[in-house]
Amino acid sequence: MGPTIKDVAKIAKVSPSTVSRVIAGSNRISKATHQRVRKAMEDLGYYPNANARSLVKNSTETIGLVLSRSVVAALSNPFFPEIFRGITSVTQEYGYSLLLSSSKDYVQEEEEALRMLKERRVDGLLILASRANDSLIETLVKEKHSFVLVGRMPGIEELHWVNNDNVQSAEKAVDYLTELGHKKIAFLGGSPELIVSRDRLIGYKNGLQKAGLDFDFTLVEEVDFTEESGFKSLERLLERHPDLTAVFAIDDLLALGAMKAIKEEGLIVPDDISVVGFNDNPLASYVVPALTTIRIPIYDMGVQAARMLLQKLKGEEVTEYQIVLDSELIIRESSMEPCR
Amino acid sequence: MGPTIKDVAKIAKVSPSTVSRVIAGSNRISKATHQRVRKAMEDLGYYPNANARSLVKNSTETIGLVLSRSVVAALSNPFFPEIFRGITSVTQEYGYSLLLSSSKDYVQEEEEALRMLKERRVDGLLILASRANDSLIETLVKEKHSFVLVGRMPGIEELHWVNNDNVQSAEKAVDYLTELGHKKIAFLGGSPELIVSRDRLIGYKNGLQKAGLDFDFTLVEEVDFTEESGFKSLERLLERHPDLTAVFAIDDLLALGAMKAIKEEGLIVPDDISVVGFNDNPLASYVVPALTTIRIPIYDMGVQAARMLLQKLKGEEVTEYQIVLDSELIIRESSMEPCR
DNA sequence: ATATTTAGATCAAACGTTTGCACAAAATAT
DNA sequence: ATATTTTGTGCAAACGTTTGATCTAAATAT
Repeated sequence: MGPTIKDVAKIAKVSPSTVSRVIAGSNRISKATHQRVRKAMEDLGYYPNANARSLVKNSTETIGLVLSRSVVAALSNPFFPEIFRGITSVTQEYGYSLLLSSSKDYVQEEEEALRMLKERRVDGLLILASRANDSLIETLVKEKHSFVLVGRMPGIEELHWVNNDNVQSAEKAVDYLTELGHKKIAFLGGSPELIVSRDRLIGYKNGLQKAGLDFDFTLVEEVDFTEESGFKSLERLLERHPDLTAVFAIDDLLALGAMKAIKEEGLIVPDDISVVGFNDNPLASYVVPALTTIRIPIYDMGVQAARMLLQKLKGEEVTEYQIVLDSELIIRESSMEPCR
Repeated sequence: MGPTIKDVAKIAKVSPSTVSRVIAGSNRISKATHQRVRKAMEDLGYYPNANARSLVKNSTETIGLVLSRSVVAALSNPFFPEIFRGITSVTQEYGYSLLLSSSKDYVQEEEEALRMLKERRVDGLLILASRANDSLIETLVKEKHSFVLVGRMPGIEELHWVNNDNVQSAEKAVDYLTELGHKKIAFLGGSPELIVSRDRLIGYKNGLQKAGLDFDFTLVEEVDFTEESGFKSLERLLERHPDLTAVFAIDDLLALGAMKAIKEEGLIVPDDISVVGFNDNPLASYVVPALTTIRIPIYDMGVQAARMLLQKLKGEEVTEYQIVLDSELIIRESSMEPCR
């Protein structure tokens, strides 16, 4: 194997402790020995063994990120690469490593998280809180582990998280539609187990209320995040509500499916029906007509979440421990004032 | 901190060695003690400390994946999530962890890789060999580290890698165009430093030769992988070759840019000019006209690469150590026989 | 001159495992 | 009955660090 601290010590004619202190940057080392040791390390191509260090320091300088398979699938585009870029940019800045694991389902997600903490001994966890996985969070809180959520977890105070403003931005989207004059706006959402889904529904309701419109549950469809689902749910909606003039979908793929269904029905987007999506999938700007949607600062969310966690771990003062980042309404071609 | 092996030993009234052997599944342990120990572990909620174990076993059961920032950007869509899914599915199967790091540039990439191996002591490395980063590979070979490439590295034999059939599939695309009757086919490629770029150019040339067409370097543009580049390079090409009837681009974004330029020139895809892309970006099927392209089995590449590495690490027999996976030509609407 | 402080280094224990060797008891062979 | 093998367990060293306690020599104070 590679050279150890003892080898360095021997070459530099000091004790291993001294080498260790040189590495740690202790100030009780004379300039002369400092240089001798550095030189020896250099000559030998010495790298300290992180495992040995972790063992005694009880800290691995590593954070864990557990992803459930479904999250990866759901987030793959464009979330995952972006949030990953954000996270790694700050782990790198702090000299930390990132340990990843992906799990099949929610019980396995919890197992993996605990194994990371207790077996691999990561110092903290970053959690993509897509769903209200109370069990995992409760365990983590009870055992006083350090972690921060990307997303939020209703019901538990005092959690560290960074989230986008789902409620407000959904509201913003609906405001935009009502201000254009739309009165009959459908909502294409996901399972209410998903927090984003819930929050965006709340924003939708707020927007309606603000415009003096009544909430009509027959205008709401709850499906999964596929184009297929969007297509079918819009077929159903048009049957129930032929006089629909706008659709707000909580994901762009859903919106795309909806647009397809609208076209197939012989109607025109945006002339007959306006469509607004969410997440600003790269597809949104390419599709014809280009999709009006909401862009989430996903890279920033990764950065802020990682930074918060590392500040906590380093004992630095965590200035804010619940951050919500603004999203942006991107107006493109799929929406206009109602013509009928 | 959590319970250690000694705590378990005390409860089960055995020595730590015995507990260790129970965990390791040694067959020299009586059924009775085995159960007593298991019970004690259960009761205490014991997790073995991976750091301590790694220290003595000199193996972390972890593999590293280093990504340069530019690779993440280039691969973000749809490569990164897909390959990640592939890799994690097998690391999980083998009970290994995945350590990630992303680096700014190619020199940092090398540093990070070596730090992972020597400091964090990962057992092996997975490398996305987008570019001929000889220096890193040479070091790894010289120091006899275990690693496998996703992609290939020309010039060095005996490397372990899994790659898609860039040459053959590019050839396939060109065959398809020549069989339709195209005689003047432009090539939109990237920097020849990128191996994929080189290989696809070779395939292009092969295809031309097979059809009895001469290679004309004025039909070749070498640019970066952005839509903008595709747009501009096609403007240049159309000026040089107004009689162009087909374009083969080594990335879909390039192809999309090309299509835009063609439209802007008042020409129609595919009637006037056929366009074929590469990589099957999700955009390809949404754009109008839908883009003919080549789909790479990227998930499988992740699986195979990870499996190869883990087999190697586990001392299992590695059946194949250089795998090339077939790609598929997806014919959509952007290509047809030439009309002019 | 001696007593005290300070600087710079070493010693040895500790972190939580694994594992070769030794050993006792039980099982089997002679 | 004793000699040999087998089975199950424990002892203690090792893995490569860090760090509190300790020591020595030099510097400073009395």
